Amino acid sequence: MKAVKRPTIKEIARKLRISPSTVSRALHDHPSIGLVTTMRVKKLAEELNYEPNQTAIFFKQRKTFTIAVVLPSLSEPFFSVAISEIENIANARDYTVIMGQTLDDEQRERRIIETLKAHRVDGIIVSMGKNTSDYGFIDILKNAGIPVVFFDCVPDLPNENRIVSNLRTGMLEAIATFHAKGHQKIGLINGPSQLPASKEREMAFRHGFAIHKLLYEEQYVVHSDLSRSGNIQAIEKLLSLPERPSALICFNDYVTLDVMKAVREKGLVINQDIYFISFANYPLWQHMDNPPMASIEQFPDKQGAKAAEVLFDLIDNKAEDMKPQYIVFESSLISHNF
Amino acid sequence: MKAVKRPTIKEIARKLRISPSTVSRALHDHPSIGLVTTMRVKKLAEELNYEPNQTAIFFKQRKTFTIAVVLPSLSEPFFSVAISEIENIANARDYTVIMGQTLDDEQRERRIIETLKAHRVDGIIVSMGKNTSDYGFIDILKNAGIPVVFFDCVPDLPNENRIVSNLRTGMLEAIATFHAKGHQKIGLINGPSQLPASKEREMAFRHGFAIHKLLYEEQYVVHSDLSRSGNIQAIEKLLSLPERPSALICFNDYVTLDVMKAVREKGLVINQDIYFISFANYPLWQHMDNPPMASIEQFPDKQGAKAAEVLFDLIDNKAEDMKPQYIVFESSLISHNF
DNA sequence: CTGTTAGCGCCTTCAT
DNA sequence: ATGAAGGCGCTAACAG
Repeated sequence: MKAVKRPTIKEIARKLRISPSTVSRALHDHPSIGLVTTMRVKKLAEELNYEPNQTAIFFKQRKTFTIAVVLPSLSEPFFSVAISEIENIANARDYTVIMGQTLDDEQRERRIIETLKAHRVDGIIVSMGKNTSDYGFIDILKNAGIPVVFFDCVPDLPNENRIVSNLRTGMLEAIATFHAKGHQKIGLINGPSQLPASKEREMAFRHGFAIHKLLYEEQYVVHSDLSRSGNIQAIEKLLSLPERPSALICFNDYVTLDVMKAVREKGLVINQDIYFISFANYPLWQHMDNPPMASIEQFPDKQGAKAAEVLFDLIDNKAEDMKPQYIVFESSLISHNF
Repeated sequence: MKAVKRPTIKEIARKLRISPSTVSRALHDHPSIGLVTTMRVKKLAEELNYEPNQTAIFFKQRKTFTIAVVLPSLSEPFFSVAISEIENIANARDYTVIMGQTLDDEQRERRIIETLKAHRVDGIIVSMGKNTSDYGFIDILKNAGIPVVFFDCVPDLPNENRIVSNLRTGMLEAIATFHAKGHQKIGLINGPSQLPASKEREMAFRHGFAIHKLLYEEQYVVHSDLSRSGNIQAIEKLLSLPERPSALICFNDYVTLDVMKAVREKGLVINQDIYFISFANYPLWQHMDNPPMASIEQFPDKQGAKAAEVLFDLIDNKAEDMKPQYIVFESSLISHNF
């Protein structure tokens, strides 16, 4: 793996006793270069295995044909599905994709973004960490002229490009479904109360109750820190209520898995004594024997694709001013064969 | 997002009426620059928000501080876990990671690798596509002086750096476990027979039978194309045998999920009438109620980490010749509480 | 049609 | 302790 001599335009020029610019133009099929010259140049280039030095081009063109995706975790299915779509779209345009995972660590997020700025990526897609409170990085990127598109976890700033899913619609569908089946005691196992994602769920949950004129009772909404034991504590709280819920909406699939297991261990039967709907992270229920009644799908693939499209619009239209996009994907209920 | 004026060394030099080289040196704390000058330079640089143009530096240094990871799918849990580790290690060294997904398409794989070469990444980690037969890209990268580390799906070439998991050990453990519990009729639901991954499983499976002096019968080994219906056909073939297997080893977790479901629908009880062990893709069984008896874990996280480490060794030792590394991670059986 | 020149931003001899 | 000059590889404005 030693250093390697790579042919340059100059070399070709020297060997052909013509000027480098002629070579450059010939390689780009510039109309003003004679056919013969062009052919000779291309032939020699081929022979020498010439390849343009992109780093030189990036440097000169002030463009790297690279976008970056920054998000909390690369191994989380929701994100990896989104990433996969983003890579697809970028790949189709011959762009390259850099990944950065923040692990919900604000420092690390900041460092990653600085690095990407230094790398002069042409654009960034960001899903912010749970704890990110300092939005300073946005201005930093603005000043650097790097377009940003947020998705999933986005800042509450109307001037930013944001792609999000609306949990409300799915939540309302879930409650409507439960209500239609006659459930009165519907529980919610939510995430940590300070999380925006939790707040949104709770708001929608209450809204659903209002719509269907269901009696809203505080004690049917419990919080979990999303750890396994937290999830189990949460369900135990609900099961110990004088009248236990007959239907449950869970923060996400992981919670549901833990909770279903705990519920079964109590001797209750899923989809009989107690029904489940949860927000989807895992593309897995289809394989399972006794899955929740339904999932609230957030379409990470579509969100990722859209984020990429918006970003490329920004990159292409760099000159003109595009209005900040705010795109909402309605979540929706996917039934699991019930 | 209009063009942005970014300060350069020249600008600082002009404003300070000193030469660009002095500025450059001052910014690098070069000892030969006077303390005062250095301070003045740094102060102004700070004020102007000066930042070195990495693309210029990449260009000059012939180094991009970027590695690439090329693999079949970004959304596949096995890979996304590996990626996550790779990103971690790269991030710790202030390297950036480019992702390319080949979707098992050889053309696309080739194109991606060409692009990465053009981008002058400092190294590449590759898990080849299922169908890749033309290893020409290896020489292309060699000629470009780009170090490569293969992992998971690697070419059968002793001169390449390869990180793999040895399925054999896990498979043997699985058979030993089943044998110890008295199972005689052990089935294997394998993948497509032309896949190396399938061949390896079958070899190990036979080996296990030999070790334990079990009677090997062809009909207990069936193949699935890994589609859902393929999986179901496979299990049906096994269940219709005169004496159905009491224990099953499956190609991977997806197969197991489908098969377990089908088995339950036949009225058989998992972990009673029939036991399962499968190769792990999903970090999920821990949540489930009635998981397979065990999984054969391949440690994608460790493999990813190791691949990154080897790659960085190559990058750092570019000069000296490192022997090609061939590192095998023994797969091993992880019991699910039985 | 082709060559000359200059410069992108930085670093690095070589001078002074 | 500082400056001047040149070059990395490529492109483009400006000459012919």
